[in-house]
Amino acid sequence: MNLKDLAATLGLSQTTVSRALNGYPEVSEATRKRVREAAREHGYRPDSRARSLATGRAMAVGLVLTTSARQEIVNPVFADFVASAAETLAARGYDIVMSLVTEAEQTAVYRSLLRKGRVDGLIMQAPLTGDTRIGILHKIGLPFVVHGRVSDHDEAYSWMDMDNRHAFHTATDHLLDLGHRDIALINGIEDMDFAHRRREGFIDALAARNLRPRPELMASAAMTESYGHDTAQRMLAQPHPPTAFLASSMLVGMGVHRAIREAGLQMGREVSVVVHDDGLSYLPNGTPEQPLFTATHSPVRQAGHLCADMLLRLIADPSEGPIHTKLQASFLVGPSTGPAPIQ
Amino acid sequence: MNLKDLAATLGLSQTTVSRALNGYPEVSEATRKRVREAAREHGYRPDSRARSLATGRAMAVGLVLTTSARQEIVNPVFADFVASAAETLAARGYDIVMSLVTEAEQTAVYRSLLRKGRVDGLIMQAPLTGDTRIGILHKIGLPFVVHGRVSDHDEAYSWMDMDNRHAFHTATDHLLDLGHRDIALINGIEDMDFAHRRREGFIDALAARNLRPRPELMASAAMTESYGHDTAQRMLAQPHPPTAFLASSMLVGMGVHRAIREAGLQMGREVSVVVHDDGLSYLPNGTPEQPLFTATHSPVRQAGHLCADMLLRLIADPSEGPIHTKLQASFLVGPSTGPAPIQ
DNA sequence: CTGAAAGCGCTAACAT
DNA sequence: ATGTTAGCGCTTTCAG
Repeated sequence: MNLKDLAATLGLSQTTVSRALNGYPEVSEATRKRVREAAREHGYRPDSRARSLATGRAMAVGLVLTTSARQEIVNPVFADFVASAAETLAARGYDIVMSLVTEAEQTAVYRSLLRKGRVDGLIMQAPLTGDTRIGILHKIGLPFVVHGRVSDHDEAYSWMDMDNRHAFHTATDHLLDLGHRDIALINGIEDMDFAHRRREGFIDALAARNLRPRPELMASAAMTESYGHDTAQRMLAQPHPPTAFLASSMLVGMGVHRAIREAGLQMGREVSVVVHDDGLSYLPNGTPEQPLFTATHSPVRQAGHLCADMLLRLIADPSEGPIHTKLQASFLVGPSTGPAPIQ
Repeated sequence: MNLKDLAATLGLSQTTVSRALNGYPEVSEATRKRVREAAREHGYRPDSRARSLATGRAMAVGLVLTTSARQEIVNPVFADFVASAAETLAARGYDIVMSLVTEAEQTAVYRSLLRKGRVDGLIMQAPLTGDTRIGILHKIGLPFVVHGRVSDHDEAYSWMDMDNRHAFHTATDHLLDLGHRDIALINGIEDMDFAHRRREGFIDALAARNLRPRPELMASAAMTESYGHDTAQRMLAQPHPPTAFLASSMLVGMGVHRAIREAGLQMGREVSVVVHDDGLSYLPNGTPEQPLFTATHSPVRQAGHLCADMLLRLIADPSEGPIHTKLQASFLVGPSTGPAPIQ
């Protein structure tokens, strides 16, 4: 049952039926009611393609993920982000069109997979440092919001980001305040812009106290539990081991914990750990076995909602120009002590 | 630049240009080449809506998630599933349209959010026992594949599922073979069909040896680390504690581990644990600290690919009728021993 | 091998 | 308040 049929059934024109259904004011209430009932009765649903073609609005936003961001998509944080973005978008009648593409196809795909008309705007995920996608997106001309930022990108663009630099600066400061001087950074892949910024925050905090990072205490790789474990284990076996760790995700943090336990060290006494994940920094130190998985509030959810909101604003009025949101990470201070006395 | 403009530029008709670009044989190679070059040069991209309207194919499949499945969407397994499904679909030129809807809107939304024409088929996720969505999907008439199954549903429908019952039967058998008799099941929410089946596998395995499950050793809730921990802790504090646990996810398993460590019990000697997640069962017993996160092969990835493949087959030929795939879970046997001798 | 014309289902000016 | 008409951009008969 399409509009034409429905109109015929009712003895009305397509126009009137369309107007009645879409809430236009110039339709008599009697007619509107009649039309609505008939529509419901016949289970009429407008064809989204036809409507989209006629209106120019797709009522969908795109989410493009590159295969190299694979690692990102399986990140629980990603799922949370998408879920909350989808929630906000769904409330406004928008769908999410997700495409997964290989690195090589990128340029082509940004134009063709998000073929003209399929979406009204885009959310770009997991930017790398010096990411070229922003230039492409600009050329496409669709409104877009970047979840994250791209260091060293000149053009203005809209973004929504955690303040990763500040989070790691604060976390490092905290450890420094506790008296730690040999702090290890177990970071994600530093091609990812967020990891890059985290590292900067770490180094800045050290520099502010005239300290230099020890290169052998900085690692960068995909954030798995075993990476956290192996790296921490190796660092702890060094002649001059770290007294504190900064772990760049929950999984990494768990690995670090494991290495510390295996080394027979006492968490929170001999070694401190700050874990940062999901926009949340915390110190599971004093209570080494405290659950790592029960954060009651999740900044990344907020991030998803915000990102979607921003995009909708941009779609409604592209002239609003580049807009930014910087989300402050939370820092949950747990019980903790300084480093073990020098032996 | 649309088809009309492109045709005008070339001094050809829209028809010829369309045919040239879509690989129809009746176009001369010379013309085709000329057209292709012009298309590339002008960055021509067909409008997906217009094409879809004309061909009837949307080149997209839908993925509907209800808000109550919230818990599911943040499950890392979900992200993995979607990623691999998207990969398969993208290779065939299909996008994924994701909609997140509230429980209440369900019926309406299945018809209207997936408005006619937006997608060619659907993947239904996270079915509950007695889920009513299948009936709705049938009425919509679009091809669909259920990831999971719905117990007690009469109509035939296409599905792709892990053999959860068998997995838990096997796992329970394994523990029984080791001599355990007091086995605890720390399950997910048993409204979810997969959890329901897991429980059945557990009970069946016990029944096969004339054993009854002890109700106080069976729990069902959202699969978090703290749930695993608190539940295991409570069970271990009972006068007649379990000697083995069956944990229904990695996170739950970690919680159980923590409770066991805290109770001062020796993993793999005094207490055994089988963890099942992501279609993989394993015994991290003998080496209590072995990484839980480094499974090298992930059945859920395969599930995503398979599910997408099935749907594409169904879209290509709906008459292929309901098709099913039952994916066997893997069982990784680690070092383990029987229960501690009765004191 | 190429083109003219119809139509996919809807909305939006432009009448009336 | 309702109808007429003209597209939106593409594919696809049907002619030539």
